[in-house]
Amino acid sequence: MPDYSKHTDFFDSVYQVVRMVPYGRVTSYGAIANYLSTPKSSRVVGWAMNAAHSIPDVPAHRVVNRNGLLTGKMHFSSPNEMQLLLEKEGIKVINDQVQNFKSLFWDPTKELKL
DNA sequence: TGTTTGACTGGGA
DNA sequence: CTCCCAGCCAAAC
Repeated sequence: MPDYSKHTDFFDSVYQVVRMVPYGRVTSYGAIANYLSTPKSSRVVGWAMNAAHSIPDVPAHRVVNRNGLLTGKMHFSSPNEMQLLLEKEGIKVINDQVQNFKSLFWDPTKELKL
């Protein structure tokens, strides 16, 4: 296991934002990165989500890329699980693409407006 | 210790 | 509109 003694804050911040995503809504890595004042570090958010497997309270299935594409579905227990969870929340997913993504999109910097 | 990769994004062609 | 390229930072090799 890596040493998280210094970077737990960033990861934890990502988890907090993801946890704030309302039911039936989705957000993007960039939105989370932007909320953390690090819009250029959107990739690191992806890594944070990779580590989110240890955090059961983090709905990683609500995090997609800016295109609304389920890019991270392959990292779940089952590739179908991410889409399944989204559909269970009333989100339609066709060909790994979130339908009506623009309306379902939840931007923490705009909606939360801390 | 140096290089490569990745659940991304924005801008340019 | 789609496709390609560079930047970014942490983890893995």
